[in-house]
Amino acid sequence: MPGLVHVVDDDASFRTAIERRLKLAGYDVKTYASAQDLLDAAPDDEQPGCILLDVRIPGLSGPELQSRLIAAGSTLPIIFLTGHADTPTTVQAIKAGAEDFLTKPVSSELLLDAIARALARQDAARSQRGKLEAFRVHLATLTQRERQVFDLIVRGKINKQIAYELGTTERTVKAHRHQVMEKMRVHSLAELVSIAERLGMLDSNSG
Amino acid sequence: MPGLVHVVDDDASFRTAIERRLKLAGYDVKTYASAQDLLDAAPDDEQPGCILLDVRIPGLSGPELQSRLIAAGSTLPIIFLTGHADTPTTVQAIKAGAEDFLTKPVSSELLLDAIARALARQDAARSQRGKLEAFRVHLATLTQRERQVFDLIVRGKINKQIAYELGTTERTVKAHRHQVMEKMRVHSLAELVSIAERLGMLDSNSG
DNA sequence: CTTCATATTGTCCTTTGGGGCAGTGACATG
DNA sequence: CATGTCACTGCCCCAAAGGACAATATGAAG
Repeated sequence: MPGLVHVVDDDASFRTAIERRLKLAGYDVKTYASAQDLLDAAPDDEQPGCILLDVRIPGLSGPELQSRLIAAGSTLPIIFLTGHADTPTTVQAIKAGAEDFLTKPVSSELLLDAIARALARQDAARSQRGKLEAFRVHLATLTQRERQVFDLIVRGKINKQIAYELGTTERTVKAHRHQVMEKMRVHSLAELVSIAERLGMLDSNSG
Repeated sequence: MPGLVHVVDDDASFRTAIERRLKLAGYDVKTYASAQDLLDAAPDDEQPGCILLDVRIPGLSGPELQSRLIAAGSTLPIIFLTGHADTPTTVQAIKAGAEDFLTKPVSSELLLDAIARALARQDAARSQRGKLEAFRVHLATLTQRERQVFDLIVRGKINKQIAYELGTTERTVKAHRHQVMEKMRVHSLAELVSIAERLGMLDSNSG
């Protein structure tokens, strides 16, 4: 599996050494001397890739960069690679979703294994998101009113109740309902509810 | 939040010291000199509690015990507490779902925080399971035929199609459908689909 | 002012879903 | 054999959903 590895480390000689090893293994590589450099570059989330990140770097630390990326919605897998690992940092990084936490010097085998896993995981996550994303796109085309109707439909309300709650008539609800089914590209209530559930819109149910 | 803490450590004096500290904090404590002792005791999964586990113990190691417990379906949260933590072990333990990985000597604050988090997490997981469990119980009361009808209903099939696929009549399907709604204790198709989705019965959809 | 999207509503008709009432047939169990 | 469960089904009726055809009203955009 090919992919782009973003290497963040303040040690220039380490960057070139790693870059050489990774390119030999068939990966594309971009290097950054600091966390801020990577943030500025804003790496593409959708392209196959991962981040190889040193913990101790001037400016933003590795874990701090991880938080920023998560907060920014990035889903690029992160592999930490550091000279000296302390337990709390390791635990925190893995809990926050890092793919792995390796210590220098690292064997090529361990490193390439971790990268392969990271890319595989990103791929799985991406295709997962892709499916939901299609639904989100459709959902975004709904007007306010259609969206309200959508919400009530998937909670099992019948047209009569929906009309009452929205202060309109049953006929109007039917019109919106038709639009919802059309725009969401589904042909049955079951599909609609299934999508809503997967998008996490049905966490607390009523009757 | 009260709870039962299972302490696994081969050092008898450490066990009594920890036991004293935890009891002071209001927890019930059971101690075990080895991983096998805990496996033999088969701690209750549903009761509030967690496991405080040393990595290096004679016989089964901490991580090995963790694997066994996971394989056995246990959901008791595990907190590792060890004298010397190496990075790969730490990473593996957290990835496998350990609540935390602490090093001796541990401050009461860190330890009690970790235990509180573990109990909170277990509580959330348990209530989550509880809801689904109720649905599973209802699902189990369905007859074979009702179950078949259920599967087709939540995939968006209409009675006419269901009747055709099962080689019966629409009226019969209606009868089964009625039984399904009754037994599953729902009042709308939306609820039924929502439940099916949560039980993971709708992973691959057709039209 | 014209055009377009949105929201609204009505009438009329068909298809689906839901259910009452009633009855048949298979099969297991006591 | 008596009882009970499960599956199956017909007739009839009502409620709910879906859609065709038509029309009004409002506000934003060009």
